[in-house]
Amino acid sequence: MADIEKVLSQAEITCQQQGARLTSKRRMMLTILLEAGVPCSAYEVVEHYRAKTDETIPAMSVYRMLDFLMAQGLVHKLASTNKFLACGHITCSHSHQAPQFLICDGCQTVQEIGVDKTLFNALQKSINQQHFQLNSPQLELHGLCEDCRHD
Amino acid sequence: MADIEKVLSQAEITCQQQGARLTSKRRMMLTILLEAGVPCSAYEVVEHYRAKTDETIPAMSVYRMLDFLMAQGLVHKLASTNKFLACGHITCSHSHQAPQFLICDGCQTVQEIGVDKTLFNALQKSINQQHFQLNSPQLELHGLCEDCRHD
DNA sequence: AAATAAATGATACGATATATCATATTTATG
DNA sequence: CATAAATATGATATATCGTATCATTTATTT
Repeated sequence: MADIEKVLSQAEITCQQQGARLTSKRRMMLTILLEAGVPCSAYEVVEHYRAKTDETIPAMSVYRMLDFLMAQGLVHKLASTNKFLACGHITCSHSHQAPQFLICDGCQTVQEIGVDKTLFNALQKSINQQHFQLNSPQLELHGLCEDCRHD
Repeated sequence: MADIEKVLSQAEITCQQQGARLTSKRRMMLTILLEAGVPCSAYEVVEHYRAKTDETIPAMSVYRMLDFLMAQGLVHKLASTNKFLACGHITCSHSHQAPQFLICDGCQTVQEIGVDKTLFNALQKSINQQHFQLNSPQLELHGLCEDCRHD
C-alpha cells in the first residue's frame, strides 16, 4: 500500500491549483477509497464512512463528493461495475487522456495502466475515420490478474 | 434502416449453429432493438413491447432474454449507459473480439466499428506487459457524431 | 457584521438489476 | 404416446444505483 498521506498531500496541492476546495469530508472520501484498495460502490463508501467515524452520511452527499473528486481527476468511476476508485496516478504527472483499467474479475483489484502512445494513436485514427469527435475514452478491460489465473 | 428481416434470418441461423433457441419472444426483443436503432434500457424495451403487442412483459423476463441474446453475440450492453443495442454486425462475419462503440452524447446514436488490427495489437501488448489475461474488451467511446458537432 | 456563495443534510423517489419460486413450454426417452 | 427432464417464462419481492429538491450549515467576500 502506497503512502496514503503522500497521496493526500498531492491531492491537496492539485485542488489548490485548480481553485477547488478539498474539504475534510471530501478528503475523507478519498481516504476511504485509498484505504479500500479496490473499487467501491457509493453505498459501500457510505458504509466505510460509518465504520470509520461512527457517523452516518447521506448517499446523496457521497455521490456529490465523488463527483467533485472525479472532476479533479482524483477518482475514477468504472462504468462496467458502477464503482469508484482512487486514481492510481495522483502522485505522478500523467495526464489522463485515456485511462485504461485492468479489472480482475477474480479478486476485484484494478490496475490502472498509463496511456500507451501507440494505442492512443491507433484509437484516434480509427475514430477520426468515422468523423467522430472524442470526449475522453476510458478503457475498462475485464479479465484475470496473474494471481487469479493460477487459482 | 437496414433490412430487419434479413438480420433476423441471420440471427436464426446463428442460434441454430450454436444450439440455442431463438424463441418468438426473444426474437421480438431483438426486433425491438433493431427497430429502435438507438440503445434502449431494459425498461424501455418493456415499454416498446407493450406498445407493439398491447401486452405487458415482466422486466425480469426482458433481462433474461437480453442476457440470452448477448450470449449469442446478437446484442451488446453499453456499460457506460446501462443500455442495450442490437449488434451492428449480425449479417457480416466479424468476430467480436473487441467491439468499439462510438456513442454520440448529442443524439444517442451509436456506431459500432470493427476491430482495428493495429489497435487490438497495441491493446494486447500493453495488457500482456501487466501479466493480465483479457476476457473480452469492449471499448465505449463517448463524443459527438459529425451531425451533432455542427449543431 | 451582513450578504453571497458553496457545501452538506434530509427526504423522497426513480431507475436499474437480481433472487426466488411458480408455471408453462419444449425436448428427450422409454 | 406418455412421462420425465430440461428449458423458458411469469410473478413477486427486494436489492442496488442514482438523482431531484429543498433546507441548513459553513466559508468567502465586502
